[in-house]
Amino acid sequence: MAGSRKPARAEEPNRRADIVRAASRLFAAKGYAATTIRDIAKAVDMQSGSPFYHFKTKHDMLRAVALEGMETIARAVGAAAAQGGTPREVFDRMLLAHLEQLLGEDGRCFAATLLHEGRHLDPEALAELVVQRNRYEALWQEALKQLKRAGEIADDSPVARLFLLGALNWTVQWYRPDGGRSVKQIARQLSTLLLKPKL
Amino acid sequence: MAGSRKPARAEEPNRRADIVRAASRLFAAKGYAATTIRDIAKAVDMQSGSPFYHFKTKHDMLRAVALEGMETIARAVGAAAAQGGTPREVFDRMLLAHLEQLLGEDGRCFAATLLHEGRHLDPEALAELVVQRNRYEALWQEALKQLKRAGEIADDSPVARLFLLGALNWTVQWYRPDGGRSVKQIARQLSTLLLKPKL
DNA sequence: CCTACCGATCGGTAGG
DNA sequence: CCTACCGATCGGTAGG
Repeated sequence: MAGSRKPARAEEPNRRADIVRAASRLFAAKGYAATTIRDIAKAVDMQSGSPFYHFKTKHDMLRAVALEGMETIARAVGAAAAQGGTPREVFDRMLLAHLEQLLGEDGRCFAATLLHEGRHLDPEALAELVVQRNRYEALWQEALKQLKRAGEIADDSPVARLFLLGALNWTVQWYRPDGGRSVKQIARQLSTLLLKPKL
Repeated sequence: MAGSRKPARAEEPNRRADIVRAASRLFAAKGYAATTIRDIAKAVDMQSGSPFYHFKTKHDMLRAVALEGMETIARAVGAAAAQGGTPREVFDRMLLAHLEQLLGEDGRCFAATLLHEGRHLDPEALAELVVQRNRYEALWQEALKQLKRAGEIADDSPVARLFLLGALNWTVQWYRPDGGRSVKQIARQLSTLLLKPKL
């Protein structure tokens, strides 16, 4: 509508990445099925047929968004886990990393798409994603195991991991950056809720 | 496909309720936007135009599903909260009631639609739902307050409530009735994870 | 509740 | 990457 021509920062326009980013925003806001190719094209100032020069199908755009979302989170939390320290320090760093990717400016639309639109992926793309997700969740299982060994948490079972990830992933539904609560605060509150008092 | 004519148990066919139930299943499985009126009609053995004899628009079907989902959960958990007992007893009963509605045979498709398709509701229907949701969440806030007062939980802030509801609502994503875990077990594990040991 | 239908829109493509 | 377009499908309706 309001002529939103991009600043076009010289060099490598990388229109493919533009499409993926626009798609992530639209998929997150309206859902995959309700987003049209024309929506995406308009968001990057293209004609309606042009996105197909970069992607074979609409489904391929969804796959690109979902995979990028998963990879980004796994990379950030993996790095946090690899830094070492007490089980509690590791866990707190992982919480913060996960929430920063989920709620941060750049990542939130990728994460929301990943978490909500997975059912529109074909079996092959879904399987690919599940492999990565299992690897990712194993990081958390290990972190819980260390916490339990240190006597800092009441339960380190797979169900506990699912509850933890549920509490984290659900933040996408309610967290608003302008709501006065920082991501760091939120991460700390979850730590407080789950771990034994620090004394 | 496979001629699925209903047994038609004599008396009051109540086709409207049939449509709502079929819609809840389809909305939960494929999403609102990807579900067609023809899908719904076929599921209740009607012709494609006939559902509009019962509902003015597809959107009205979504509203009916979402409202019924919200009301059912609120009623079940409200009853659990009203039964009295120690804060811990009340909380455990509420956990079980919420999970039973969310994961039980009848409720799960209503709940999944409620939790995932809210963005397709128009502002008016959404506002109606938010009013009920706020009332519902206040039940949980009060339960947390009582737990905190009794020294059974580390945090009773609004963020703690959101984490709790996130852990609960996320179960829709992973719980499978045939997975060997009962709903009661799951409820108990969340209680263990969040509350101080019973000693 | 069915028959028959409509206008709009959609994902995708041919050819440049 | 645009122009011009296609076949399919969609939500919804008129009339019975």
